[in-house]
Amino acid sequence: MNPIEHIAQQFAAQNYKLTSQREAIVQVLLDNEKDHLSVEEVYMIVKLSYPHLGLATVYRTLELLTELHIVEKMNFGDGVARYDLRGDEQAHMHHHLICNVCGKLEEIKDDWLVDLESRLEREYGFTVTDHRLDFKGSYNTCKSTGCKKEKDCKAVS
Amino acid sequence: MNPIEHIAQQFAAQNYKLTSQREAIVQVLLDNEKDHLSVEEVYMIVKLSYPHLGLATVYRTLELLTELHIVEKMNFGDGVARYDLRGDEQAHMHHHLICNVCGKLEEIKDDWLVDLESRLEREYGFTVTDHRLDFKGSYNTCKSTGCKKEKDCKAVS
DNA sequence: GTTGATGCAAAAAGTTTGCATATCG
DNA sequence: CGATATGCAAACTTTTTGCATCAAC
Repeated sequence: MNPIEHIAQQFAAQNYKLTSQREAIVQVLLDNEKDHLSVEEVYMIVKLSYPHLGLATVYRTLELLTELHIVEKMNFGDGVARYDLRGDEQAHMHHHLICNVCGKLEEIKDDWLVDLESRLEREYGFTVTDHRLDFKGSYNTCKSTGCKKEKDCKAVS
Repeated sequence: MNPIEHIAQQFAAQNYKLTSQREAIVQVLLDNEKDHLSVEEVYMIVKLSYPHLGLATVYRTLELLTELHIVEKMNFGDGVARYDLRGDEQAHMHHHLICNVCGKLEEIKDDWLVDLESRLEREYGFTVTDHRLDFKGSYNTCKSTGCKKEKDCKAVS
């Protein structure tokens, strides 16, 4: 089953209508899976293929997708909400590397926190349902080349 | 040297004036060190002792304190920026536990990430300067007592 | 005394909401 | 057909900014 069909099923299961607008928005997210798009960015992109679509619909759809746990709403401190598609069981495999030099935001698809979470359970009586782990710093390649922008960056993609 | 003197020194070192407004704002942060106050909350509290102070000054002061790395600006997804005093060398000893049941936000003063950071250095060529680690979940005591608000919560303080 | 900080109000930016119309199931 | 989603515009919230006045060094 392809991703859009899978999401369509999740909509249907909760009695939400899969309108053409919602489908177009989900498609934008799938096409830009590696980015963390803001509402405004999703709006700009989806308008290319669906010029009539309104901004409020983007807000409402992204809110709905968040409720359904299809996307995750995040805030990286730039004043806008950003959305990240959650792969199927990847909720917990999802850390970020943010480069101070080039601005690149890399995702790490791995779960490095299982040990810490059992420690929380043991020592704090706290059961983890979700987590967030971001690292800020710099790629050594960025420091040596002095790249200023992501597109010049030689760091691993 | 007490905290406020230490901060005064950091201001002086960077040629920033320590006005009475700024001092009042810093004092509020010190008095509420365990909370993560929003701008509006700081404003309400500081107005009690300094009624004439303007909201823009709170915004400007907190921005300045962030630049000086005296506080850390964070966003927990409730739509407002929140500020957390950084103890001296505690930048890295600073994780959060957020309870889904009672809403409590606990700080963990410990650094659980040293191993992961050396792994990033090795495997990704990435040098970490800062990080953020939040866990969402629930205290087992909250689940069993069914407390709804922080003040009813029996979880460890 | 100079330079930078404050207060106020206005504006900007991001997000939410009300309502008439249109669409999916 | 009925319930729900959309588009538009207005409202709301949070944050930023311009400018005259004031205060710290």
